[in-house]
Amino acid sequence: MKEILREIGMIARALDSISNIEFKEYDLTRGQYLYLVRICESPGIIQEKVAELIKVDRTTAARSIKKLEMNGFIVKKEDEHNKKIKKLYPTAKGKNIFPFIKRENDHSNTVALEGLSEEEIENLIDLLKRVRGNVEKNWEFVKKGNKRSY
Amino acid sequence: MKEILREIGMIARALDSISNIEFKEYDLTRGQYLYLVRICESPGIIQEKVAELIKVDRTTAARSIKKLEMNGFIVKKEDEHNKKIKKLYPTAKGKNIFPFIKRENDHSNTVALEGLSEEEIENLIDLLKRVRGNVEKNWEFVKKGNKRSY
DNA sequence: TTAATTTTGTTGTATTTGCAACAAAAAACA
DNA sequence: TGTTTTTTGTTGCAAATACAACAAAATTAA
Repeated sequence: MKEILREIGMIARALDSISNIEFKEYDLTRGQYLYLVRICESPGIIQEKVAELIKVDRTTAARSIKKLEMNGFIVKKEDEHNKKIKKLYPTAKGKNIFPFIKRENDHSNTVALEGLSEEEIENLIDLLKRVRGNVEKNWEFVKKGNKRSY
Repeated sequence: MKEILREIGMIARALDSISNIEFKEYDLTRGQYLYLVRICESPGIIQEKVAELIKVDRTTAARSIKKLEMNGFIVKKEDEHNKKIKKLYPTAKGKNIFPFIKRENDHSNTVALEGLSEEEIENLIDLLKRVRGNVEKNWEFVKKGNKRSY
């Protein structure tokens, strides 16, 4: 059995750890960059959706986003037609650090892909997207309380 | 810029989340399966090494492993020639659940790789190993307090 | 339309995580 | 040899994470 998930876990933890250390400089605490990036990319998104994208528990996302708001990186806005949801938008402060986050992420990407040809990179991203598609279905299934049988 | 690390982060969090939910059945709390697997695979390994393999903070590993010990999954043994290190070994209880962890991980692997050909799987694991090699150098560098320049 | 279900958001609580700081043994150095 | 540096392990503390449980709005079903 090829240990795909082990490799992926190692890579993910290492990169996340590096990012968290590097973003302290911008007063972003652990994990916050993930949320801010998504909100900058999709202004008006709601937190439930952010949690789904990142694959993190709803309540974790709620608290991280609350903190981003308290620290002035984003704002929550009521919706005209839907009293339940709160749309999320980056503030000027949030928008300002977005490029720094991108730059860091791009650097990590570049380092990670060192020694791979263009073709191999294309290939890798394609394979990973397919794997992610497979995995996210299972995640939603299990998160909703269903039991996988195997 | 191809967002490799984003895909990897999503996959890793989703799979880890699934595993944590599924292993509660065996009285393993969050993250513990990672450590137990490594100790079962390399009896006599020290916790510093385990942290390095998993790519997790030393102190986090220390506490997870302490808990594994308290709950009777592993034991720490003194070394003959080196008073500083403590070698880690699975107990009978630890060895007993190891196959269940393997089975779950194998299932997640299988699900993750659904729709990929044998060749694509070979290719993916090869690419991931190279990426992991790149990333782990950076991780150790940053973890030691060094600053990446970019 | 009313009733049942799903979606979205929140808070209480327990646990995990990781940084900082410390200590002691071992290894490297001079 | 003695001194410095590295390795390994620990604890205090602050923060993140996630499960459970709840509430209210929106959607679906009857």
